Amino acid sequence: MTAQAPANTVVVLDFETTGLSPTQGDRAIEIGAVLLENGQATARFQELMNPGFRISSFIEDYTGITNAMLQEAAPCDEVMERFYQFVGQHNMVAHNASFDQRFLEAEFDQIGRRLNGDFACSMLLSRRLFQDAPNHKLGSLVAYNNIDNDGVFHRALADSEMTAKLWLCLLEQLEQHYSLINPSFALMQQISRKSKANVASFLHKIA
DNA sequence: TGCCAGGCCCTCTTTAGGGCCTT
Repeated sequence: MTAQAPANTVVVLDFETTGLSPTQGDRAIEIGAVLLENGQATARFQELMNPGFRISSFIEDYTGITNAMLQEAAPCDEVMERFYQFVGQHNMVAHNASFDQRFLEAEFDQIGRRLNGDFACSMLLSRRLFQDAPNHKLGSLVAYNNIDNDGVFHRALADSEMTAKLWLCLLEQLEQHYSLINPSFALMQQISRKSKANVASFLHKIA
């Protein structure tokens, strides 16, 4: 999908992983995703995946995903091939997208696949559009925007659901405060690259 | 032995340092 595609049609995704860096040998252990089409959640994806080695007790505690659960899960390659089919040509959104993009590219490399769409980051957008939020962690932004949630954090589908709702809040903020209706994905990327000080004047100019 | 990410962004900046985010 091109960057000129509407921002309200995207795949919002989240990884749980064995650590912070695929270049240090970390692997994905769960992926969750929500397909938004015209601002509506029309499909969901969630699978655990077996990285082929035991995960640390820290990650077990952090995610609630145990080594016993992963022993019964399909290997990463199988899950990522199914996810490749799910994501198709869509653009993607994640919270702190550079993290999820690194893992997605690393896992796709393992199966000889490449990204088809572009990434946008709900954290960078939130830093520009929710400047009064206490901080820009996903959980804090969910509370700041009174987003419905079931209290589950650090699981892939739950976090991708909340990120999808946060993404819709960002679109609503643009509509309510700057009369920007149905912006393109490319414009969202452009806003995320503006400085905090300049973003308001930029948005007023193009509104 | 000890350490181990990477990108963004602010400021006491740009010949740098450190906090924020993600697991």
